[in-house]
Amino acid sequence: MGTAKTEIFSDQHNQIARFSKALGHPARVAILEYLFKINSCICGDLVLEIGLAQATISQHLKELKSLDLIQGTVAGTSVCYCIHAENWAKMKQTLSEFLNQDLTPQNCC
Amino acid sequence: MGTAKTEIFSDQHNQIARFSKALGHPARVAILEYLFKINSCICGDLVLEIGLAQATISQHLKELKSLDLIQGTVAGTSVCYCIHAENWAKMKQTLSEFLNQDLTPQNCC
DNA sequence: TTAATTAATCGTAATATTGCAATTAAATAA
DNA sequence: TTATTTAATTGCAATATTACGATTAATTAA
Repeated sequence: MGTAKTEIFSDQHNQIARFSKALGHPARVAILEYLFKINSCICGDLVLEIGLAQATISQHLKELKSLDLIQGTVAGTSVCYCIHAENWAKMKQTLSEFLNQDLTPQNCC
Repeated sequence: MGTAKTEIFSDQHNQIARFSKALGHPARVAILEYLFKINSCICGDLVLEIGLAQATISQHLKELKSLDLIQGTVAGTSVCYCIHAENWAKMKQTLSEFLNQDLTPQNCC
């Protein structure tokens, strides 16, 4: 095991989980927040800003890229990263719908 | 390793990551959604509804409880679970702030 | 060309997660 | 009391995640 049984869940539930998992590490949260603040930066800036090894930052960037939450553009020997606005909006929509479900006023049994 | 270096991140970033991580498995998403739909149910109902072993469901419930996203009330030999509305609202607030950051219109370098 | 810079990838160690069978604990029913 | 029911816990195996040093690949500068 160690592997989630994704096949027994709906696409929607798997998608919510995938997005959430991507936000489930403080380094990735910090990377995303920095990109929001600074608009775009190169990988090395993130290494300095966050304080993890270059290999580790690169790995987190890869995960964020695999969900298309960020995009990277080669610029000389550097790679410039920024938020992928359109896909961020899609994630926001997906997660907001889940978070904003309304609760029937009465409580537990 | 295998352990996140939480000490180098802000409380806010760690908190966003903690909440997101809790939503980062489809079983937990499904449990929460079911509780929203049905308002409250016992553990055994979730085992039938989700289709994972009782021990596994119990473990996921424990994780959700550890963040106070749900509460469990003993009712005879059963335990009745429901969403903890107040803490759910707090999570919603924390995650929404992060998700709703606005992006400066220009794009990547 | 050769050196320097930058980031991705590889390899590896430590730890965490997922899942389940079996057991235990706690309450109710007979 | 002795079943029975229900859910938590334990123990374990398989896999995933996190982190980093070392290496590699690719580009630019000298």
